[in-house]
Order: sequence, then structure tokens, then C-alpha cells
Amino acid sequence: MSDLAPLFDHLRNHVPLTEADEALLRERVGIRRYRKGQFVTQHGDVCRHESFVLQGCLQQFFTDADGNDHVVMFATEGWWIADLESFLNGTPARFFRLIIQRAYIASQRRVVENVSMPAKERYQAFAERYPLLIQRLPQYRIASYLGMSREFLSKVRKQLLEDL
Amino acid sequence: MSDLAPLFDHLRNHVPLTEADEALLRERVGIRRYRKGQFVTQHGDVCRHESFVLQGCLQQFFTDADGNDHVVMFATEGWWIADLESFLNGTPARFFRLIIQRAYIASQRRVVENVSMPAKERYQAFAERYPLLIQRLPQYRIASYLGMSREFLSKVRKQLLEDL
DNA sequence: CGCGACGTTGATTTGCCTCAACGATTGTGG
DNA sequence: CCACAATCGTTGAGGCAAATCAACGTCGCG
Repeated sequence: MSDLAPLFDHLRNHVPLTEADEALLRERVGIRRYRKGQFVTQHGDVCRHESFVLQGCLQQFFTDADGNDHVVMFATEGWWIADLESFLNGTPARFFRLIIQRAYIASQRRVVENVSMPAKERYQAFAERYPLLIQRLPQYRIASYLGMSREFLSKVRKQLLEDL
Repeated sequence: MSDLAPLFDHLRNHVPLTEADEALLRERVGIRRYRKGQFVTQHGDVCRHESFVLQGCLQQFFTDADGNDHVVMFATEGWWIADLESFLNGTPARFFRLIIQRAYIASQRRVVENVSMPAKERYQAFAERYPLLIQRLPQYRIASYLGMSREFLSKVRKQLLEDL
């Protein structure tokens, strides 16, 4: 038994896992440690891994033409953060279909929320869906994820307090 | 050979397809015809199908609390339009992993574009990526997909013409 | 202590929406 | 075959949500 136990528990919650499957996965999986602020992939690199977070919190982000960062997704313990291109090839497909499927559904929901809800409601919905992330993440990253400026998020939060 | 040929051609482009696979799929697949404006799923229903478009053009949309429609995705010939919940269960997973994977990547790109690009650039990017859709779809649907009002899209287009 | 990271606040600006009115085109029933 | 409605696109006026910019407060930490 290794530190990978949470990963295999997670997988078994989704799909039946034979011994052979597990052995195959162990060959392909390794544990990496990062310190705060460190990049999982270096600037400009192509990501060659699928990451399952055992401990801590990752964010996937991109930098636009103006140099502004935009958070694409967060991942804390028990979550996947995905490049989706390389690692999947050659592994038994059924491990990841459900995971990708859920990620896809979540992504579509986010598209929908971004175009149909004002900033205040987006923040409220995020806070309800991910109460742990609200406590854990700095506000400017949440603002980035929600597609608004940190200043405006600050004003939204103030207004929500006044609503009480 | 049936009218389903384009579907099987499409699948064979992605994954090897045994006779048994094909037989299994034929059991589960049927052809449906719709007329213009008709709904694939009726209002309030849960969609129980994955649709592969043989001919024509579908849109997936939702109606928000204010009664406004928002286009989530389009699908023309050779595209899938997905509920992703029901049909997949019980079918060999590998048929659809790549398809979902690509849809997920496209959805993430869209999230990113929506928060990082102004309306004009979103339209330009859409026009470059889907030149056929630009010709084929009415502008108010494109506007809905891009998350802007039809009026504003009209102004964006005018400005793009003036840019020449 | 002093510096950097983070949050807040106010002033100003702007991207986009809403509303309303008006073409242009197509379809349709008398 | 024409009148009429319906659908779609355009244009302009006005308004609002959210961005930007700038300044300041606060906290943790080397």
C-alpha cells in the first residue's frame, strides 16, 4: 500500500478495477510534490500528464494576449486536473470516460452560467457549490475563475453582506 | 447498408469497430427525422439519446430564469449532440471517450474565450473556426451562442466591414 | 521593521444591453 | 397576385454592469 491509496479508492468508486488494471496503472502513475507557487508544467511546455491531487490545491490557468491570467479550473484533494491529450492514449478507456464526462458537463454548465448570470449570482452559485474552495482560495483567484475583476468581486461581496 | 453509413464511417475514423460492436450499435441506434423548428426533446423532458446528425442542423439551448434562450452548442452533419447521461451507460466506452474528450476541450476553450475576449474577437474567432456555420446559421443564433445580443452582433459585424 | 501579497474603496470609463423603431425578405392566405 | 404577417437584420438612444485606474489599508513574513 502506498500513498496512492486515495487514487485507487477514487477509481474504484467509479469503475470496477481488476488486479491487472491496478498493476497497469501503477506502472504509469507516479507521485510528484510541488511547493507553493510552483508550476506543474513549465511555461510553454506541453503537459504530458493527468494529475490526481492527493494533497493541496492546483489551478489550471492561461495567460491572454494582454498578459492577464485566467483560471480555467481548480483542483483540490480527490480531483483530477487534466491535459487529456497524452496520458489517456493507451490506458484502458473506461477509467476516464466518466470523469471526463462529468468534467464536460461541469464545463458546459459554466459556459451557461457565464453568459446568463450576472457576477453576483455567479459568485453565489460558486459559493454554494464549492464552500470549501471559498474558504481556501484567495479572492483574486476566484474572481479570475468567475470571469470578473478582483475589485468587482470585492464589491459584490460587500453587497452580499449588506443584503443580510 | 442503411442510411446510417455516415455514422459508422465516422466511428471507424476514431476507433476500430468489430462486427460485434457494429451489431450492438445497430440494436441501439435508430434514425429520427425532424422538421424545422421541431424539438428533439420536448420541454421539460430528460433527453435519453445521443444524437449523430446525418443531415441538417441542431442546436442545444437552455432557457434562463428571465425566459431568454442561450445556445449551448450547434451540431451539423457528422457532429454529435449530447445529453451524455443515459445512452452511454452499457455501451462499450471506447466509442465515445475521444468524442467526449474533444467536446470537453472545446468547451474549455469556449469558457476561456468568453471571459478573455471582447465580443468582436469572439465573433472573429468563431467565424474562423466555423466558416460553414457562419454561412448557414441566422445571426441571432450565433449571437446567442457567443453570449451577446443580436443587436450588438449586428454592430460588431458592421464595424468589421468598416475595418477593411 | 519594511516589503510584498492581498483586499478594499472611490472615480471614471466603457462594453454591451435594452428598448423602440424601422427595413428587408420570405411565406401565406384570401 | 396582392396584402399581410412573420421572421430576421439594422440603427439609434439611453442606461447599467463591470472594467480600469489609482490610492490606501492590512496582514504575514523574511
